[in-house]
Amino acid sequence: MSSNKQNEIALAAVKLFEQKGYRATSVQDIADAVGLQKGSLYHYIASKEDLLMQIAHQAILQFNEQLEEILAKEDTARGKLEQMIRTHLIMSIDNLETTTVLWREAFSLGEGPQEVIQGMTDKYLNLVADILRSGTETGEFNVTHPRITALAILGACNWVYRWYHPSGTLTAEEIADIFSKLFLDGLLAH
Amino acid sequence: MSSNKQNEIALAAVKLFEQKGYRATSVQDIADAVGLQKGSLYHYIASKEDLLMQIAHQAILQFNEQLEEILAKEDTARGKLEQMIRTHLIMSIDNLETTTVLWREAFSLGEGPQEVIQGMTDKYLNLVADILRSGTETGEFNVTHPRITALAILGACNWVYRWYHPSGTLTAEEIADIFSKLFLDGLLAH
Amino acid sequence: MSSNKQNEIALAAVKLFEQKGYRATSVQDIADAVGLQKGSLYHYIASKEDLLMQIAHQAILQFNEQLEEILAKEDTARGKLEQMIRTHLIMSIDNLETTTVLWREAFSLGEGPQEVIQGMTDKYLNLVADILRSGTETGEFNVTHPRITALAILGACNWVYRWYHPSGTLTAEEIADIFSKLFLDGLLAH
Amino acid sequence: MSSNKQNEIALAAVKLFEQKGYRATSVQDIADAVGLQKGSLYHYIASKEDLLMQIAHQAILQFNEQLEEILAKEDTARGKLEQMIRTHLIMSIDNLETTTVLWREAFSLGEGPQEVIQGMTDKYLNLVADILRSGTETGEFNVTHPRITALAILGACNWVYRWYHPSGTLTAEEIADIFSKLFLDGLLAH
DNA sequence: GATGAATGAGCTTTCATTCAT
DNA sequence: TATGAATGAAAGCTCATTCAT
Repeated sequence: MSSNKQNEIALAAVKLFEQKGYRATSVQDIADAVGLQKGSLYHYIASKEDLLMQIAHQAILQFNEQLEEILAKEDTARGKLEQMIRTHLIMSIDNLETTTVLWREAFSLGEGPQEVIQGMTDKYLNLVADILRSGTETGEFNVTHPRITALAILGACNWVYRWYHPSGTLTAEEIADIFSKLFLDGLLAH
Repeated sequence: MSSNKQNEIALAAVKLFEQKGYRATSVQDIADAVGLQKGSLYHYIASKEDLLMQIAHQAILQFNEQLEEILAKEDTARGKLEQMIRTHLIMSIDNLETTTVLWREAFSLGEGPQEVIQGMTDKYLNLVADILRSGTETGEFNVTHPRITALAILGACNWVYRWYHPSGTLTAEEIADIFSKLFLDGLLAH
Repeated sequence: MSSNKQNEIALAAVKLFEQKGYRATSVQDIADAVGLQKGSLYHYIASKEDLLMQIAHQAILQFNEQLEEILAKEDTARGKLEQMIRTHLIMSIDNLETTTVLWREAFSLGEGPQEVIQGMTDKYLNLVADILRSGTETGEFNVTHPRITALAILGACNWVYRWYHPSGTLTAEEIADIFSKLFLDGLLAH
Repeated sequence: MSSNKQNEIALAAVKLFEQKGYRATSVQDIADAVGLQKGSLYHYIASKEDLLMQIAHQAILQFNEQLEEILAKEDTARGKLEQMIRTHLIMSIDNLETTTVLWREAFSLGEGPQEVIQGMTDKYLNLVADILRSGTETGEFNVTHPRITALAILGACNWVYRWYHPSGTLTAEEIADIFSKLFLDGLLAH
C-alpha cells in the first residue's frame, strides 16, 4: 500500500527536519533517506511544503484530540488541568522530533497553512483557558486572566522541545509532577 | 562613522528576519531596505550568518546583563525572581522583533555560533535556578528541582514572542504581574 | 547513457579551458557549449574544479600508461628513450588542447587534487630517470644526474604546448626525430 | 619617491602571484601586503592587469638584455650557447618568483599585452636559433632545424620554474653544467 | 597621497519541481 | 511506480574599479 511508503517518507522527513531544519533539508535528503529518487518522491507528496504541513497538522491534531478526550471525562478543573499538563508533556517528549518540527518549523509554511496550524493552536489554548475559567467559577482556582495564564502554562510546556534530552535523568512523568506542583501551588513555602 | 550604517543594517535585518524568517530573507532584501547594492552590504557585514549572529548575540547579552544587575542588588529571593520576570518580559516585549529573531532564528546558525548563544542561554538559566535554590535555602521557596522549575518559568516567559501583539490590551507590566502571581502563589484558591 | 553527455561536457570544457583559461571560463560558457542550462550541468559534474580535475587526471594518466607500455617491452635504454620521446610528443600534439590544460591550468586546482596530479607527474619523471640510469649502467648512456637530465628532456617535450601550431610544417614524428637526435647526439659536430 | 612604493607593490604582487596565481590574488591581497587601502593602490598602478604586465615585461626584458650582452662579445657559437644556457638558468633560478609569474601567468593578460610578451619571447628564441645557425655554418654544430632545436633548449630551461626548489642540493651553476653537457654532447657514451 | 564607501556585474552552486520514458 | 534529465530562478558572495572627501 502506498500509505506505507507515505508514512516512511513522513517519518524520514520529521527526523531530517528536526536535525537540520526544514529549509536546510533538501528534497534530495528525504529521497536519499527512503531510498528513492527525487522525482519518485513526488508520487507520494504534493510538495515539500505540503509534507511539512501534514507533519505539523498531524502533530497539533493529536494534541487537540488528547485534550478533548480529557475534557470528555467527568473530573474537577484541577484534575483536568493536571491531566492536560501530564498528557501534553508526555506527548511532547515521546514525540520529541515531531513536536520540535511543529513548534520550530511551522513558521516556514506559507500564510494559508500557517493559519490552519495557528487556528488549531488557538483552539487548544482556548480549551485550556476554559479549564481555568470554570475552575475559577467553582472556586478551585483563583485566576483573573485565564488566557494569559493558559499561555504561561502552555509556554512552559511547549518550551520543553528546546531543552529536553532523552539522556536526562527525569522522565516525562516526573517533569509533569514538577510542572503541576509549580502551577498549582506556586513557589512560595507556607 | 560606519557604526551608523552598521546599525541601520542590523535594524533592517532584524525587522526582515522577524517578518520573513532568516532563511527566507535574502541579502538583496536587506540591501534594498537600506538603499545599498547587494555587494556594498559586505562593507559592513562579514556574511549573512554573521549578521544574524550579531543580532542574536546582542539580544542574549542584554538579557544576561539585565539579570546580573538584578542579582547585584541586595534583595530577597522572591524580590529577585519578581524583578527577573518583570524585566525579562518587558525586555522581550519592548524588543519583540529582536527577541523573536533570537528564539526563532538562532537555530539557523552554524554549530559554532549556535553553541555560543546556547552557552549564554544556559548561563542565564543557571542564574535563575540559583535564585530558586537560594530562596529554598532561606525558606522562602519550596523548590525541589530548581533547574526544571527555572526552565518552566523561562519557557513561559520566552514563549511570549509567539503570542504577544502590541495591539493587545495588556501592557508588559500587567503581564509580568500575572506571571509573577502565577509562579509565586499558584493557581489554587485558598 | 549519461557517459555520452559527460564526455561531451568534458570535451567542451577542454576546448574552452584551452582557449580562455580555466578561471576565465564560466560554468555558463560550458553550459552554452553543450546546450544545457547552467544548473543542468550539475547532473553531470560535481563542480567546475572537479571537471578540471577529471580532465587533468585523465591526461596525465594516459602519459603514464603509455610509458608503462613502452617499459614493458624488451628494448635497449636508447630504444626506450626514443620511444618515450616519440610517444610523448605525438600524444602531446595529437591532444594539444588537453595537454595545454594539463600543464597550464592544473595549478588552479586546490591543494589536494593538485598533489594527485603532481604525484603522477613525479612518477612519470622517475620512470624516465630510471631509463637514463639503467642506460648508464649498461654503458649506453653517460648520465651523471639522471633526475635533472630527465627534467631537461621532459621540459623540452612539455614545452611544445606553448609553441606548436597545427598549421606548422613539421609533423609530430619529425619533431620527435629532431628531439631524439638532439638528446642522444648533442649539438656538436664530430 | 613614488618609484619606491611602486617597486614595493610590484615585489609584493610578484610574491602573491607566484603563490596564489594571478586570478586568485585580489587587489585587496596586494593592498594588504603593502599596508595600503585598496583604493590607494590605484595611485601607483593603472590596473591589476597592468601590474602583471609590468612584471612580465620587466622579466622578459631582462632575459633579452642579458642575451644581447652575450651576443655582443666575441666568442664561438659554442661559447655563446653555453653562456646563454648558464645565464638563462641563473637568472631563472635567482628570480624564481618572477620567472614563474612570467611563464605561468602572462596567459591571463589580454590579447594586446600578451602579444607584446610573446613578441619578445619570439625575439629571444630567434636569437638563440641564430646562434645555432651560425654555429652550424662554422662547423661547430650540426643542427638541421635551428628553430625547433632552440625551442627544445629553451623549453628545457624554462621548465625549471616548475621543479626547482631552493632547498635542493644543486646550484644554478651545476644545473647549467648538466644542461650544457646534455645539449652539446648528448646522452650517448662514446 | 590616502581613504573607504559604493558600485554593478559576475561568479559558482543549490534547489523544488516537472515530465517524458 | 519509478526514473533521472532538465529547468530556471534564486542565492550568497567576490571583486576590480571609481570617486568624493
